[in-house]
Amino acid sequence: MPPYCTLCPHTGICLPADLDTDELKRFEDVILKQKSLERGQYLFCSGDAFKGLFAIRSGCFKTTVIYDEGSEHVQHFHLAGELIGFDAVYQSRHASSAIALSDASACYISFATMMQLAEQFLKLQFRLFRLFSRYALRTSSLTGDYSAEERVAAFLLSLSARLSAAGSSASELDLAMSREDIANHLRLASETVSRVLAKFKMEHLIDVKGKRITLIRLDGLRELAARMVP
Amino acid sequence: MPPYCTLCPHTGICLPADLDTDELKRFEDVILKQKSLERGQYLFCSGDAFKGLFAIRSGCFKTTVIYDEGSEHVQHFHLAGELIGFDAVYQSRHASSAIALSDASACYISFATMMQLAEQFLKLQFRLFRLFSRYALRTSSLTGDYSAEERVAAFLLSLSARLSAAGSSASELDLAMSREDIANHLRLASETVSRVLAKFKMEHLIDVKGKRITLIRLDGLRELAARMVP
DNA sequence: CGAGCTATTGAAGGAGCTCAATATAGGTGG
DNA sequence: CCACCTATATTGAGCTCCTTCAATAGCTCG
Repeated sequence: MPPYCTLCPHTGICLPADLDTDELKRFEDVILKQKSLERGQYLFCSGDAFKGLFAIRSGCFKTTVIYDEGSEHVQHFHLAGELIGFDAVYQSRHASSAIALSDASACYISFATMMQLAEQFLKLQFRLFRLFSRYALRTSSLTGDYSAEERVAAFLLSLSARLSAAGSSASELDLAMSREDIANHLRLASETVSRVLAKFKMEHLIDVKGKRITLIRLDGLRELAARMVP
Repeated sequence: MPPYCTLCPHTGICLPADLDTDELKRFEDVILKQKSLERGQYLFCSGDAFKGLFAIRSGCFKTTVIYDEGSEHVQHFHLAGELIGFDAVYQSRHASSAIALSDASACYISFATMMQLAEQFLKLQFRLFRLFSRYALRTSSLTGDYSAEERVAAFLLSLSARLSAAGSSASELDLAMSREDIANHLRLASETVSRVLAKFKMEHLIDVKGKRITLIRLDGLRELAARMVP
């Protein structure tokens, strides 16, 4: 059993965040395995039997659902230190597919073992409830009726906050996802995303160089996204 | 301690659904109190400290978030047998307000006590995880890019399925919510909802008499909603 | 039974989409 | 290292579905 968690840079924000050293060692039992993926590979597919959650160790993923032949919806992007699979628990089957947007690695966390451990560690149980809740909150913020500019501003801010939680820069974003994916996720056309980014750049809120986006005036973006992130 | 659950018609679909008789009796400890509300009253307000979830015993609620002065978003409707408050766990504060759309009653479930009980009853813990997951799934289905007709059809079918799970008719819907609320929830104008309902009526998919809606051709509605409810 | 909502229906306008034409980036082989 | 090629991104112009505004009809409850 390798020291999956004790050497991981994301222990502080991941599922075992609240555990002490001894507990953390016991927690490592719940990890079924670690998986390395290349860009474009599937971590799991919609419909797959659910055995456990995945914790992202490095890289970036998107989760998507397929409507009908060819058309999909990008539900979420997932960054290092975040968990994937919350929507699979209800039906014991994955409701979405997870695809690596960059080379990536993830820990496969046995849900059954994790629940048994949560029986002993109340704080682990609570942590998991909180992460479920956070996932619900994040999803909720996508259900409202917002303009394209509000959406894009909120998207950039969310990414910034989450990257900085994982130790990356809060203002220098190297997007792993395409404009297409961003647009799909935000329920916009990719052309609209390009136009909004161009407008933000002209207003000196951000700088855009392809996939590298620099946030210049966070306050301005926050003002734009105020309705979405109260 | 009144027999909150043992006499409740919704025990089979509520949080303690998987518990046996003895366990159910112990479960009743988690109920802080029961609350009766008149139409229009708040069950809780956005920002309130979170102490526990609410289980709806009778009636119908909506949960809303306020953007800015005056404008709100109706996130969900909640029917008898369903739980409210999942989005509050993360921040220990309610992220939305819950308002009774009819005279209603609800059980206040202590989250702390419930967690302790879940330490002993693995199936209670699992049930709660599943309900969290179901909530996330339901929220997800609202994030996609769908036409007005898809939205309204899916809304009617969701309501039908959930009412019938609670023992009501699956085809005779007595809506507790206004067209305004439905429209807001579905991210449409209320006029659009009216128009879509009128169209469905003309196509003999449903019958509409004010708040009473009769589903006539479920298959036709399902076809329309197919992309949203795969 | 009538005052005040709530719902329906009609007509015009707009935010963002689609289609189309470049421009740019990223990977590949010479 | 550069030219090539393909995928991705940007930009422009017309169109569409839904919204907004406005007027009428229908409930609901004093």
